[in-house]
Amino acid sequence: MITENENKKSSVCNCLNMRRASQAITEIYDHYLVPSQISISQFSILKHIHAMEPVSVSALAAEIRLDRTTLVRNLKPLEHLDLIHDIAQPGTRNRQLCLTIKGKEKMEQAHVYWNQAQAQIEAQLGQEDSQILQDLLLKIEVMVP
Amino acid sequence: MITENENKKSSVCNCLNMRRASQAITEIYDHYLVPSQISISQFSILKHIHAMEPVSVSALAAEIRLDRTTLVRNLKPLEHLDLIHDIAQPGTRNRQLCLTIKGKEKMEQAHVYWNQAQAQIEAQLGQEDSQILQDLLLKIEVMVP
DNA sequence: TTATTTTTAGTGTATATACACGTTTATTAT
DNA sequence: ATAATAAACGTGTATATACACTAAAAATAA
Repeated sequence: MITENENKKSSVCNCLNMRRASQAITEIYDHYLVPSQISISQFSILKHIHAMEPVSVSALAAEIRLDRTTLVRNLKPLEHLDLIHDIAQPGTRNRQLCLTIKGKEKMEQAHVYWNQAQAQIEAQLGQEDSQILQDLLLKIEVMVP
Repeated sequence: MITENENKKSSVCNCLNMRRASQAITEIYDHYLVPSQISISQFSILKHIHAMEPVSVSALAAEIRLDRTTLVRNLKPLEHLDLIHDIAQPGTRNRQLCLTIKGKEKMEQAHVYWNQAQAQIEAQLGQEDSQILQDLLLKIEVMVP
């Protein structure tokens, strides 16, 4: 019996193939993260804030390698959910983003699900291919200044 | 001398690594396509329409593997630019999307730049790694139904 | 032929992305 | 001390993404 997946073919376009794989892997991680009610993208932001807090928007954007103005927008939902807050004094330039207690709990909870997604990917690819993929992805990343 | 790129490191998260690489490669293709005034994403849509015309939104979305409602939105700019048009009779269910003359010209022009991007990627990765990457990306893609 | 179901399409809402632009705060030069 | 520069931040605008929902058209069943 032929499943739908076996019909999938690579495109000739490296970019399209990469974008499809990126969407697929995002879908996998998001699926595992459903119980935590945050996306893999949001989880990543929380993790980075936790590692750098208190941190400015610019510093955080540079570390995540995300456009600063994009990050400004992505932070809003997290603020509304009361997962992060800004401890900077009003009238100062740098924001000082931190996780709230709720944010730290959410991050720790989500980490469990993230681990499951991570394990699934590496199990399906195998140890060796996982490493090869990681190297190739980095090779592509550094092509762009 | 240490350049900025050499400082880039892989994340522990497969998803983040993939998303970064996807953004990087998209940036490369978009950069090459600047003279054509369309994005790689738009180029891809034009190519697929050209191969399938006249085509419905649903059929096109299935082929590109893009959410149908996303495609509805992505088609709008292309219609405004007069690159595509719908030859279906009003009051019928299926749209029949086709390239306009202008759209076909744009596609052919953009194809030249797309080729340059494609060549750069494959030159920098090398023949062998290009194939390995393509296989790994497909392997990830088929993980999702 | 009429009723039901399926297919196709679009909109409301929300997040994600980034360029161009302007504003405010901090730093450096004069 | 003041002027010029740099750094940090946010908004306007536009594209990209997709889920939930609605509407209309076509196919099928009764």
